[in-house]
Amino acid sequence: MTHDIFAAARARVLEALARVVPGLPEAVAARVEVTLPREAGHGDMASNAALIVAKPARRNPREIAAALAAAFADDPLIASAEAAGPGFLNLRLRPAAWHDLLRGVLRAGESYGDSTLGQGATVNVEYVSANPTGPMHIGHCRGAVVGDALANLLGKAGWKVTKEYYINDAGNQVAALAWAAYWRYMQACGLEISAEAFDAQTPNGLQYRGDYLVPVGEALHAKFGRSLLGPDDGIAPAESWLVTVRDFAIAAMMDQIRADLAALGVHHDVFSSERKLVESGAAAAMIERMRDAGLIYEGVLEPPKGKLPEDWEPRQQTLFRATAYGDDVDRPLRKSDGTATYFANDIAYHAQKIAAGAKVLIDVLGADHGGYLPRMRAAVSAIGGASFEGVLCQIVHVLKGGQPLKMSKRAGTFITLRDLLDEVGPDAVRFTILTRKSDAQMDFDIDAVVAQTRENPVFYVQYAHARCRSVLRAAEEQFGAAALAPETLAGADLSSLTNDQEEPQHRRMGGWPRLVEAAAQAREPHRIAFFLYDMAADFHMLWNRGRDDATLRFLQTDHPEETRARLALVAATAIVIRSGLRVMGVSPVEEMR
RNA sequence: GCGCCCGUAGCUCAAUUGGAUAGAGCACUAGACUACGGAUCUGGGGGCUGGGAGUUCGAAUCUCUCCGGGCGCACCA
Repeated sequence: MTHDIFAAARARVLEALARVVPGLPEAVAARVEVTLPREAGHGDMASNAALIVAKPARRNPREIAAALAAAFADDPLIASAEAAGPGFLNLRLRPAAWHDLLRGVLRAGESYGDSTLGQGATVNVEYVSANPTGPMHIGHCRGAVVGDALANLLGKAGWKVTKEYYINDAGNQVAALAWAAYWRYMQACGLEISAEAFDAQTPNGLQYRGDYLVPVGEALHAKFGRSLLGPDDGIAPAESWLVTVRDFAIAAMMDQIRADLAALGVHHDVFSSERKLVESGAAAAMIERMRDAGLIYEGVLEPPKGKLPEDWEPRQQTLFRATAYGDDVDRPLRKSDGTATYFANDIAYHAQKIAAGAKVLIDVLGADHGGYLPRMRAAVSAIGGASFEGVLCQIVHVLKGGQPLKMSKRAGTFITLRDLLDEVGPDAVRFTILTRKSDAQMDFDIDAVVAQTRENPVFYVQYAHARCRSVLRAAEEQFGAAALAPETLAGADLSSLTNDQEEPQHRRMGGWPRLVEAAAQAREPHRIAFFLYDMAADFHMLWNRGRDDATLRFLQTDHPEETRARLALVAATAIVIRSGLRVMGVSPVEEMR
């Protein structure tokens, strides 16, 4: 039971349409919508049915709309139905229709708005997937929030969701991490060795100089003493310590990342290790499987267009026929030294997700990985069994007091996610990020997000919810908890809810299920934030009516029946706000402090 | 040079995916607190949706073309 009044109305419109214009093709009917009009003057619901049908039926849209309107003339829940504009059908509902809606919301609770759109199909949302080479910083934050909210949204819209984190623990980066950790280990052993001196003795240079590895060095010292050092307290041969230190450091970084994510309210269902994938042989097996399927050949790529890299030279490589699946060029799966590329492992990884049952794969990535999507899409499409989508998160410019903050991971001068959370709090971080479409660049001004003003939508929305709860608490003292049970409120006589001020609230609430579906389909969780903001605005307006005119307050001691009706509205409002905040991962606070 | 993303009020962003008169906040401006917490509310000014052409009943949205910003362009991950 979805209680989607727009879906219900659409079914009725289609029914009427079938009588007015017999023999309509399915494809045409599918384009018929019933939506909330932007203009309140256009009624509570509007349908484009006549406009869609007019051309195939070779009839005047106004005439069709008028015929549709006539079909709704005697409906007990419809106050008026009329043709308008070029051929819209505008419906205005009777209060009783809104009262039915309210009862539906109260009975459904936070499941109001749940949809069956996803039909239980398994979707795998991969997000964050930061390299385990350092703490989470602000750059990771957007993907974490967007991915998490998207996963929640898809869950509400009827998909079976797996939240997954891919640990890139197999490449050169983690080797560099091991060297950096070893440097800190030497320092923990009491050896004086500067970054410059160590850098000169490190194969690929000392890449991670941030002091976040100091505790890792100390922990290594605590566990291994001086046993990892070379004979004369120098750097021991890498074979003797690299794997040990690397695995130790990765584990430490992942612990920290998990803790950082938890502080942001992000929890993944599955953590997959690239290294395990490679060591299990699954990655190599994948290449063979693709070779058997004729997806692979040995060849030489054309030089890239434009200015050539200085070290470019033609090379014989193992290539995937990505161009056959829509990519611009074929992509290498093996480097010239024969080892697998990141891409090759990633294909095996995505195949693993498909094998686990996922029908839809969604990767939430930073915009700098935008060029990577076509080849991954090509690979998934070649393998088959699931569809692939990428959600790109554009760069976040972090400002403080209007000034941009520069950061560099290697120099260790970055703002960690933890710092940000300590200053701003997870609710404000999550909400603020979700007030922008993910593929638009955004400025994140720390001062503005910390400010508890109207400019900051998270407080505005939370305040609306807190006000709802405040009313309900006051009512509980007056009437007792039993009177506020959803079923009791749903059973109340709601007929007093008829004034114009309450209508926007009803309308908004009625649009929630549709919004959930649309946002899920478009993979755009930010729409939830805007919806909640509007919903909060409606409620604040109602509240203030009561301040100007005492008879419009929610609690009317002398009129218990009206009070119950208004409490039903307040309770339903709180339910919808909570339901939306839950998708966003923002806490619905009981009171502001 | 090629590909992807973006361009909407002075600023930060929306616009139910092709719907009717393009909306919010900030800033500017004029108002409302003996309250169920004013962290709120009411009103006003502010737009050739970067420019131009096309598609149709209808375009911020789709197509083409310029202009301006961001990102990415072999064996990095």
